[in-house]
Amino acid sequence: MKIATWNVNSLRVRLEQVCDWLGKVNPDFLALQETKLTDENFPSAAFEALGYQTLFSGQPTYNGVALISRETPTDVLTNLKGMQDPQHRVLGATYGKIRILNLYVPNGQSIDSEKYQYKLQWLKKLDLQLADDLAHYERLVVLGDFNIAPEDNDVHDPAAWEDDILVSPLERAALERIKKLGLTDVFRLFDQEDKSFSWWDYRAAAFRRNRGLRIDLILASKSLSQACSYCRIDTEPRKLERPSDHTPVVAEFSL
DNA sequence: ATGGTGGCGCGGCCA
Repeated sequence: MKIATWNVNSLRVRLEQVCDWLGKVNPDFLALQETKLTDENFPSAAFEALGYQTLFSGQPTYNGVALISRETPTDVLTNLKGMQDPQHRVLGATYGKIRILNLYVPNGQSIDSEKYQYKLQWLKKLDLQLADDLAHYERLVVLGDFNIAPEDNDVHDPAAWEDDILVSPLERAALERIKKLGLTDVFRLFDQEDKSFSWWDYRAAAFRRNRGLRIDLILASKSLSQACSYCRIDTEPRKLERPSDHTPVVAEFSL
């Protein structure tokens, strides 16, 4: 089973790139974030033409998440436990024996922003949701744009980023809490190149200079992480004309 | 360089 995550920063703009990528990589599941589309505008036909089914939770202009899959989803979730968030950032579904939770974690803007408090509150709600999910689903994948770089080796210049948004201690503590519930960042199960990142700012030629962060993660429950055969970041889409600022992360599980 | 670029949508917000 091959599963991937990609923050596309507008599915309208990136649709052709996403379809080309699906044709090349052929994942069983693709979790998308920042689709920036209303549900009535979701381009399902393009995915159906490639043999995929679609599930989405969108809104105008901002946010929006989707799951592209070979199988049919059941038990769909669009809000964290105890939340009625007008920002559409969550999409959970069951596919056979696999439970998938696709997340677009709030960015937080800066640590003195109200948006940072929203991010921290959101991550507390996520804690409750994941405790519940882990109790119910043995095979759980939680993936998406976490907007948190877990460790200093996930940051191009840790000194420059110290205490900044995406790396601040409270955010990292929230991610640690989540992992301690029983989820593994499968990228770090394997040897990886130094300075492996999944996001680079559009500004200041950050991609060319590899000034990035690894903030797009695939977390797996114990039985799944033991079955993980690889996890890699595919930097090819970031090299295209008019790319997303994020690039896909892919993991395979031998099931 | 306290800026820079990109998406949405047409001014200003968000990342």
